[in-house]
This record gives sequence, structure tokens and C-alpha cells, in this order.
Amino acid sequence: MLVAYDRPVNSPGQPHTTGPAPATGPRGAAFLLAQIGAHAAGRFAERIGHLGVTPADVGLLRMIAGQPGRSQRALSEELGVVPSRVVTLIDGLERKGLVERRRSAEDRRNHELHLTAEGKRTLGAVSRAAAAHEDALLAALDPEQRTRLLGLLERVAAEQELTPGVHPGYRARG
Amino acid sequence: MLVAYDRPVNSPGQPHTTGPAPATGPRGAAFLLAQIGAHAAGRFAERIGHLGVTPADVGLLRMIAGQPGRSQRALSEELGVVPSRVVTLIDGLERKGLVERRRSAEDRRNHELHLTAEGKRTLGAVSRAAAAHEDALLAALDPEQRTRLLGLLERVAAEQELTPGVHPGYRARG
DNA sequence: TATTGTTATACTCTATAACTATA
DNA sequence: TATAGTTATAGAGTATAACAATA
Repeated sequence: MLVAYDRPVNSPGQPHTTGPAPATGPRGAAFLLAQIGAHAAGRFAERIGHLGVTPADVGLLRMIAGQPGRSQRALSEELGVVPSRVVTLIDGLERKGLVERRRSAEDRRNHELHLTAEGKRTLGAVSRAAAAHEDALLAALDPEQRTRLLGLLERVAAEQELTPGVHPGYRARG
Repeated sequence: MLVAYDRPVNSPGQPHTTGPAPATGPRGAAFLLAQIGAHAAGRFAERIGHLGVTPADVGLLRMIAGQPGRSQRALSEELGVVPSRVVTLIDGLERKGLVERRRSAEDRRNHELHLTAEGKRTLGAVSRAAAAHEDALLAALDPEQRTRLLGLLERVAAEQELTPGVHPGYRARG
């Protein structure tokens, strides 16, 4: 997706400004959240590009690190994506030597997923990049403001029932 | 794009928690911004879907409304997308009867873009949807908190030099 | 027969490059 | 020759459906 999208209009009670500037009018928080969020995602992708992984890869690496041995089906459900998507992503991570598939002894249909040593090193480098990213993104804010922003965002995320750690992307609508 | 991506790790100085729960660890503001932003964009797309337009369409409609008669080239530059992309988008909007191309009398290479009456009606409906969207997205916050959040987001957007009203999507990395 | 994972395929989004009309 | 717009084409990302192995 691309391009401007949402913005509340001048509320009817307010006097219109004279200029031809409705295109530069007030921006709502919803639009700013989408705009800044897309910007943040893009910049983060840039920061980890040299490590050979994408933001989607990082999501999987973190989940596998957090609970080694999980099946692809489990990841598929937690992320809300179809199983074939997980196959594609894990294929890439395995080819890069960051993740290992191991047939489960108990149920040979399953693949238990584990990070390799290099996968762990990469994840560490990603985490350092994330910290630098966070700092650069919030350069305009002092520590107190950052804390305040974090608190407000956590409230919104909780109320909207967003799964911790799962970036929804643009899911199927419905 | 999809899937979790960025999250600062437990800082090295802090004691690790014992559980196997790094996947549900602390979330940074950068991740929350990307997560909430993608969620907001998706929900907004849902809200305007019945009007037959996408968020990208809305961006163009707003720009044309704000400055009627602009050329496709001008929109292309302001949005930071290639001219052929504008062709595709305007094709769709013209087919839906929301936008009209008029050959410029001064320079017959140019198309001057204008909203039709239905385009204006649709944009009005979009604006009402955006207001409802904003309210639903920020349901967790009281009016004072909303104002505070807006102020913080505006600071971040300005410092990051985000063009007002232009949603960057995932631009070419560079 | 149901489930895990895979492959084959198709669709959407967006970019690049070649092309037409106009200047 | 340069510019506005268009068309043709290609690539990335992600979904659906058919399939194989295992239970």
C-alpha cells in the first residue's frame, strides 16, 4: 500500500481557511499513526537489510527463539498467516543457515524449528539494530515524553486487542 | 509486509527473567507504532471499502480536491511514486467516475485532474468514515490523552521529515 | 479420515523500460 | 531533444487449492 489515506476533515463548526490548502489541513492521530508506523517499518527494514533478513524473518526468528521446537502450524496460527506462507519464510531462513527443521520423533508429520548458532548471532545483531532504530525514531522526544508515548500506545494496542509482538501487516479484510 | 519485526531486547544489564518468555517481552515504541499503524491502515481500508475506494485512492482524491487541475506528473512527484503508478490509480478513479482527466489547453501533453460531483460526494463520505475510524482507534484514551498523543506524534513526524498527508508505504529502500 | 507440511498456481501491488504525442 | 503520459512487462509478496506423508 502507498499514499496518503485518512484524515479527519475540518470540523463543520470551524471557519474554513481561505487558501486552497485542504491538502495540508489538520492531520488526525490515526493518520499519523499509520504514516509514522509505515515509516518506522521501512527504516527498520533498511537497518537490518545488511544482515540478510527482512522484518518478516525477524518475527519468525523471535518466535522460534522464544519457544524452540514449535511446529510450523503453531507459527502459522499465531501469526495469522496460511501454512504455505510459513513454508516460504522458513525455506529462506533455512537456506541462509539461521533456522533448522528437525522432524519430530513423536509425530513425524511435524517439523520442530530451532535457531542455529548463526541464527542466534543474527538475532542479537537485529536487537542492537532495533535499539538504535528506536532511538533514532524518537529523536524528537525527551525521555519523559518517550515514556508517555509508550504508555499511550500500550493502552491503544491493548484496547484494540493487538497480539503482543505480532505485526498485522495488511491482513485479509473481513 | 507482515509479521512481527522489531523489539528492543532485555538490556544486558538487567537480570533475565527465568521463564521461556522472550517472545512476550517488552515492546518498544517503534514496534508499537508500526503495529498500531498497520492495524489502523487495515481498519481504515475496511471502513471505506463499501465506497469502492482504497486508501491509496483516497490519497489521490484528497490531493486533487486540494488543488484541482494538477498534472499527473505533479502528483507523482509529491507522492514519490513513478508516473506509471499514477496512471494506474487515476485509471481506476476515472472508471469509477470519481475523477476526470482534461487535456490542458496550454500544453496538450498534460492532463488536468478534477473531481467529479460524485468524487466530491465520495470524499465527503470518506471523511466521515475517517472521523469514526479515529474515534474507534483511540477508544482507550480520554480527550486529554488523545491531545497528548497527537502532540507527541506531530513532533516525531516533523523531526522525521514526513510529508504532511503523504503515507510512505514501503518505499524503495535507499 | 484428519492433520502437517509442501508444491503449483494465481492474484495484487508496484517498479522498469519502451513507446506515443506534444513541445 | 525533452517532457507528459501510456503500455508492456517483470518481480515481490501472499493467498488458494491440490497433493504427499503420517497419524
